[in-house]
Amino acid sequence: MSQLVQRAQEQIRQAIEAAAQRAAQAGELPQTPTGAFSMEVPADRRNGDLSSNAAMAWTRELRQPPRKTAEALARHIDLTGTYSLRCEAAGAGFLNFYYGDSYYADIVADVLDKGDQYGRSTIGAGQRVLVEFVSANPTGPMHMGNARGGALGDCLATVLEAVGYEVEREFYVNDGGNQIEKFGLSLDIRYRQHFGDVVELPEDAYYGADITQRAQDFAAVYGDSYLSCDEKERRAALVAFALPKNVEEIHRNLERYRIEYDNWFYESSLYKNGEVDRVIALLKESGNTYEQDGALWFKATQFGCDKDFVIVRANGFPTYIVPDIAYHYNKLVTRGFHRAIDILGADHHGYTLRLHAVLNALKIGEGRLDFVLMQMVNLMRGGEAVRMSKRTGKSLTLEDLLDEIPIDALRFMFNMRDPGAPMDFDLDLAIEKSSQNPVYYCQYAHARICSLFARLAEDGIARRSCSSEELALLRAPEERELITLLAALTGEIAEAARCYDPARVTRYCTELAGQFHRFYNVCRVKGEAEPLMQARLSLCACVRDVLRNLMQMFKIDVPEKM
RNA sequence: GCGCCUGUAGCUCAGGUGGAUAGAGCAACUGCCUUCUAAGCAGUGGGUCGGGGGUUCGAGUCCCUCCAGGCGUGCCA
Repeated sequence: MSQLVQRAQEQIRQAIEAAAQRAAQAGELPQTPTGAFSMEVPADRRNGDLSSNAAMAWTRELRQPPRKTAEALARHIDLTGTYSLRCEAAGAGFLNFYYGDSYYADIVADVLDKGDQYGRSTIGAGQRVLVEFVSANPTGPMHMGNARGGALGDCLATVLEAVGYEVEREFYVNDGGNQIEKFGLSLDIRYRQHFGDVVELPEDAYYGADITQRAQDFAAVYGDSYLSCDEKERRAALVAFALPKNVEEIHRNLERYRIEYDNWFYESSLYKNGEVDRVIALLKESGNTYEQDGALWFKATQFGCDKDFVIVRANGFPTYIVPDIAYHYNKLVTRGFHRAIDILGADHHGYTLRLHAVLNALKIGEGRLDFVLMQMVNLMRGGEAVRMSKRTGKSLTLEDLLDEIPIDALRFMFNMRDPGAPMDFDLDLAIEKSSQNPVYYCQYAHARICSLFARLAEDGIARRSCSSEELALLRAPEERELITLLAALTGEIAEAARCYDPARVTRYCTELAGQFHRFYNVCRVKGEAEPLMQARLSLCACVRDVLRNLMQMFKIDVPEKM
């Protein structure tokens, strides 16, 4: 929470502790309680602006009914020097506090004063964090899972930046291992078929039209000159030709999606710089491996896994997890990030256990590697699940989605649910330009405020800074609710960062927009007496700035007119 | 079999570290524009919080158990 909000709560907490001491001295409590208690903003505003459960938390310690304790505390409390004017015992034993006008006035002044820095904090200062996300397989086009992962990873990185972490965004290009072999093989077959060779794709090869296209493009450039080559050489040439094109396409699509990476990290670099061999050596040295059936096994059962697993196959090639171990070694040791965060599909959860086990065995990255597992996306159209593209009949790609749905809607709506929850994505809703669409709902609130300012400017009226006394005129329930919501922003962003859930921020936007619409409907600005009009203009400016900042953070357009 | 995730209104979902009468939006119905954008607001109806136990001043939230759905459990990635 913001320093102001925190200070306000701290003052009252101390007043409660002092009251407990006095009540004990006066014999109204059996002893001075020492247990922990909490302060919270009640859901129902009739229960005050701030509430404490102290009396209830002390029930056991004091061995008396909480209501009795609360009444004693309320009698002895001294609120001098706090924002609260009044305290009462309520319900089962709550202590409810009611703020004076100055609290609300100070919040508004604080928001305006901090400007686009409002809501940010320094929790993560000095900590370098690497967020790796999407990392789509470069053997083909991106799919739906990459769409959610992209919006999630990019916005999570932004949220972490907002609480002070030094963040880098990274895309890991899997340009090594078995899948590249398969990629080369598939291209090779298509290339040969192009020139009339009667060869069939094996069962587990890539069948996509994109592969055929790449093979034909290759043929257009090099003709049949590679037919006579050694198979290995031909496949290497095909991969060298097609892979950069795929990566470029991925790059281009993500750019359209407004995602900018700091690094494109290639798996192949880990073989070149020796880190793959290095982690195998380290694992052997650690004494946690053994040989069996010609393969090298890792003693995973000693690190909490169900069974041991192979890290180097009998054919001498490492399994997929080895470059990944080297990659995380590179993140946490070589590059020295304090923390690494990987965004993965939930189907990788078994993998996360195995990777953690290995890193623990190597004694690196303990507690420094976190996974965000996201559940599946179900695309819905007309109330029914869609998996295929309407246009091509093939499975839906990220590019199809970018063609059909506004980027604003994609980025916003993929960040409306907790990553761990499966999600229905309503395509009809995403393209709808109406109040039902949460993106428009938020943008509309912003546009309304901008328009209000524009209208007043026509009459020669501009916002000026207000005195505390003027801001204290904001006393309508709708104004108070709005200010309370503004006061909660810093805490909300911090919470989003703590639990890796940017959806908290988009939901906050929706809530703020809704609260503004309610305010706007009840409280007029234009035509009110000058001091009140100015105070309300200040409040409107707060809401406008906060909405704009949050949407811009998530790279969503914030139009001034709609 | 074992592990992880999910189960809250007809639908899509909120409900930090346990707190007061479980909340929004959509859909349905009823109102509100001669004054700042009606892409908005207000109101009405709608619930065995998957079931059952337990912990305590107090459980949608924590523990146990069962049910239903998704995913994982390769010398695939």
